[in-house]
Amino acid sequence: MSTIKKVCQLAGVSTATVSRTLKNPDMVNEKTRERIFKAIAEAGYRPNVLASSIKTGRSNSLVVLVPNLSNPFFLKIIQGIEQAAQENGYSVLLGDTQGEAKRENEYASMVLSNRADGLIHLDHSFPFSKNDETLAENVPMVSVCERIVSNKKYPVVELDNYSACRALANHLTSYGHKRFGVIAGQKESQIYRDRLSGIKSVLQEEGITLEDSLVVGGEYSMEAGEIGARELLSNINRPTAIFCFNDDIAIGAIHEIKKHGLRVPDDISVVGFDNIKVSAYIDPPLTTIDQPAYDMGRKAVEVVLQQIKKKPLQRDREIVQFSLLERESSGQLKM
Amino acid sequence: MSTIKKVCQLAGVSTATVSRTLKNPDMVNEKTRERIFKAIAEAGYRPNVLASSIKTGRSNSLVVLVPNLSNPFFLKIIQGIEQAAQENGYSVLLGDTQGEAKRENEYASMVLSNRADGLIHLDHSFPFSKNDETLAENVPMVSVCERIVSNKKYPVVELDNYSACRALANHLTSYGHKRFGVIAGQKESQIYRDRLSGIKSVLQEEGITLEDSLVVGGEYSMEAGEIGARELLSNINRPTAIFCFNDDIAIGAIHEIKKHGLRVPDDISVVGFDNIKVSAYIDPPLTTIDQPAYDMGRKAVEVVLQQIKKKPLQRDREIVQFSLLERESSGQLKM
DNA sequence: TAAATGACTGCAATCGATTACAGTTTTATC
DNA sequence: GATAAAACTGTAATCGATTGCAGTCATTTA
Repeated sequence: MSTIKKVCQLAGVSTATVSRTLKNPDMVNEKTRERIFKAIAEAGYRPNVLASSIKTGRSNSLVVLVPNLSNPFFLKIIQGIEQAAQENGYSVLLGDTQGEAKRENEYASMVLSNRADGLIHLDHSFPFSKNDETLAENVPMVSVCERIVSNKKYPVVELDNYSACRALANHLTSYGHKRFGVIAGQKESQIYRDRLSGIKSVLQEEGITLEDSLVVGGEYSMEAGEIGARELLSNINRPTAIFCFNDDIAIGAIHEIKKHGLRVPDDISVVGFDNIKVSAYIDPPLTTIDQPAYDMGRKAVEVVLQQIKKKPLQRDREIVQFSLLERESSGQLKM
Repeated sequence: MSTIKKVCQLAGVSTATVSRTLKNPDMVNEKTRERIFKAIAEAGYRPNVLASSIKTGRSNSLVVLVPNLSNPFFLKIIQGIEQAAQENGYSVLLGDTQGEAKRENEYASMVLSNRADGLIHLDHSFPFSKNDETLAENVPMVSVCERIVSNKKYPVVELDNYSACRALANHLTSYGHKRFGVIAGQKESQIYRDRLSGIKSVLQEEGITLEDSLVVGGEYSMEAGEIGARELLSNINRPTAIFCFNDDIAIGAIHEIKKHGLRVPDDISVVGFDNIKVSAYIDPPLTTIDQPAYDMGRKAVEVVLQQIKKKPLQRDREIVQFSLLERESSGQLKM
């Protein structure tokens, strides 16, 4: 692998000039430049990115912490991140944390060891270890979807979960539903609180309260959807409509409901959240909230790059728009 | 951010000793070591990975090139890659190529600029640009699922697509099916040839030939599945069983078939390939070939690390086992 | 007791770039 | 034609580690 020196030899110039032709071409004479480019081609020279990073103090990469790589929704976000990063000359280091603190710590510390310039977190946990807390103070970091739980406020890209759930709930009450079941995700997160209070606020307007026994779940997966549905179906007050906190859960729930010989939506309506691709292809197609995952990823990159470039952030919450997709998994209550 | 020098000051030793306590602890006296660890803690010191990389010539990361991040099958592979990489002290740079040569070139060149030590490619194209071909000669590289088309033979982790398709075809002929349709993926790849010849070989044993007009598709997506199914359904010799080259295609196809008022499998059997998670949850659950995606990812890392460590490879093809999952999307031919 | 060995530690070169500063040549200005 | 300004280019320090080599001191060995 040839280095800058090789090019110097071939072109008969100093390293400075070579470096400049690549970074600040207009600082060097056109003829010299040409000679150098020829030398570069001849040598098959590629600048060693690490060498330049060490000098400039920038690694030009971002770490992305994902709790669960098998969720296609996260994928879509990552796609957005990846694309935006690339456009800005950054590359993406992927960290699959599986929700484990130890792995989060490990990946987060990449920012501390100069392997990455910033961090995008797709979860609500504070990713650094207690030990690193003070070191982490000035780390460029954003979270997507979920707000990071910590003393310091970190910016977040999210949608208005409260309103989105109100929209869903209104949609269902307009079909006459009054007994709701909920299969939620992790209960410690802000999302959980926001969404639940959105649902409750609509019910309240109808004079209904949501019983605790009708809120089940705790994990975002198809299996959790199956289990949750099973639980709800066996409840004395079997709900007529089920809120699932993401589409994976909804897919699991619908599967389970059908297994019990019930029909969706004739016997029970089911709604999801996220709008992953497959949701339009299942039977029945899923009513859900569309989250602009791709754009959220892009926005997250913007925000973290702002921080890296030490530009002040205009706001600490970027709210993106949702839309309610009424498909066929929800319908008129039939009794 | 404090550097090694800060630690030297605090501990009253040279940089060499600090470096050694971290990399070769048994080269330094226990007491000194303790002093240094205390100093490290006090300084909040993190070794600058880039600085060490430049000296050692190793970046300790791998680039992974993915043609389509929204395919959950790839995700599963990436999960395996990520896990294995992490266990070996490597991190994963993610490149979403969208099948575009330009993006492939860009990401592939990360290996040339020392940003990554090796490359894992989830596609069949040769990822380097023509220009870089000679430079790329000694690059540690593996492909997963698909064989890389190039002069040099690169190792591959794949399954026996020919046999897998024979298994599927036998499964279908055992149900009495004789008229097959195929919704394939990209036609330029080895996979395409292997799979098709697997199918044909079984048909041949039954004295049947597969008409060209019954082989459609060209892309791995649900939309392609819909379009492909539409095409096959309108064929004069409507097939009674449809082979889909992955589960996404199958999901799209089933969706389309139902839209035409036909039932799966009573009117038409559909089989997929990959066994992504959702395939067990759709209606009807999909008969498919299980590819051990996670393990394939892990194996790919092994192979590329072998190359990085300049150990000779035992073989240039790592074959993984498949298994036929007979679920409910395929069944007895009813006429 | 002298010599040899082993255990630590430090000096300083090095990895491959970037960049402040200075030096040289060319061009512009009067 | 002399001087100032602009345009290039080179020298050498620097980024933050790693590591070969040499030096010091304590411990064995003969």
